[in-house]
Amino acid sequence: MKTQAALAESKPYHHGDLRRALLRAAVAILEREGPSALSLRAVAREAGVSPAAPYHHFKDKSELLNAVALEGFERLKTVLVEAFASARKDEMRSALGVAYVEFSQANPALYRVMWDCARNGEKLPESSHDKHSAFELVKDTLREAAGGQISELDLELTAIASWCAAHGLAEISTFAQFKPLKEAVGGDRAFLKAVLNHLGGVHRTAS
Amino acid sequence: MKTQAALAESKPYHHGDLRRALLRAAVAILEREGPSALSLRAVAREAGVSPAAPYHHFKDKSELLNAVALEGFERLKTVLVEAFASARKDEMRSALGVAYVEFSQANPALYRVMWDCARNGEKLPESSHDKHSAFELVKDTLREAAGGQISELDLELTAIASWCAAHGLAEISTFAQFKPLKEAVGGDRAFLKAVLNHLGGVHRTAS
DNA sequence: GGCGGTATCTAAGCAATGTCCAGATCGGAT
DNA sequence: ATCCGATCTGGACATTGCTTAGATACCGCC
Repeated sequence: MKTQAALAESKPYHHGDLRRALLRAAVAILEREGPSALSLRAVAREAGVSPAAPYHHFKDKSELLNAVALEGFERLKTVLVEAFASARKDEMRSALGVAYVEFSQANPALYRVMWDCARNGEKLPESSHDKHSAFELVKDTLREAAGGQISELDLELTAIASWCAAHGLAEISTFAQFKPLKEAVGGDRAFLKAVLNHLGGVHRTAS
Repeated sequence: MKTQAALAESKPYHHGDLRRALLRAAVAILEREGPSALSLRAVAREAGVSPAAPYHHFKDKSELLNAVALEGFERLKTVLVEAFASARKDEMRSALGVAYVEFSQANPALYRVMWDCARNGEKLPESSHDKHSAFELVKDTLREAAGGQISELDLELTAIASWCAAHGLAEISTFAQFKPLKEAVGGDRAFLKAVLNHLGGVHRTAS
């Protein structure tokens, strides 16, 4: 019964809880060296095991990446829930959008892995599929904003549109060519809000 | 002076015009086998040269990809110009958006390479930067739609917002989870238009 | 027309990667 | 105590990006 001691010390017999250690290592590499450095062997190295060890916990490299992406989606959901809790009701949509984009800017490498997995699998990891997903959160927000005066279809479409805008902004706002514009408009967050306010077309003026 | 004959025949002395052949080969592989199969060596193989040959025309693998991406952006611009020329004025914005997304769906692998390059380089390939870019086309469209009643700042912001929406939709609309919704709404194109029409928020109703 | 220079291409090789396999090691159920 | 199955290692293989040394064939120049 030396499991506890082994976990706390240096070299457990069989390692105790690799899988989780691998995920932690992967995220660490991602944040430290970017997505291109995220090789299976590097993850194993970081976790202090042989290059073949991960294959007992993940079928594939892509399965490891999927697990990392899942973790990312959960973090994103946490961020959105916080934004949801602390924003004024009348600017909830903008607040969620800004929170989404700022998450992607704070974790660029992770966001990239998340999205790559989402594309490759043709569907998002489970967390974005269930009843407590961030997507449902957005729908609830929009439903409330409309005061019930909206069909489920329009709700779904509006939520998708919001997601499109947020994701597009997350990727486009990193382009260097918009740096002068950002400054002219008063900083990063002001830029995000401004773009989000122009989604409707040419009519809407700044709030 | 056997250049012409050599170009038409099987094995030119030095190959005639590699670089272009490499680009063609890259696009071919991309469309046939997807982005993960696009290795430098595979491109060289497809073009019938040694694995080291491409290095006399491209400094890097990434430089090859950049050239491919540039070609993609040019094709995209062509598509947008066509849509611009053949759409009704009052639904120009939606038409451009649909054309954008349909291009990305018709060339998924190419679109992915284009966007990867755009992200890695922090700025888009040149073609999207000059005065004849697709981005300027969108701005012109929006300027016309507003009848001159819009500031340059609002114009720029609206163009960016449109781009965000189009890109987001391009990536999100491929998710399998929206398939039932697509059918419920009347097919792919109807789905695209519907989402684009909901960009403004919960107010707008379908046209 | 011959000559050297230069751009282009090949051959061979290096380190790194994803993946598999044979065996070693260890925990836990019987 | 013993065996089983899960976990980990060491070694190997094919493939990849990239480099270097040397071959090949076009070019301008005399």
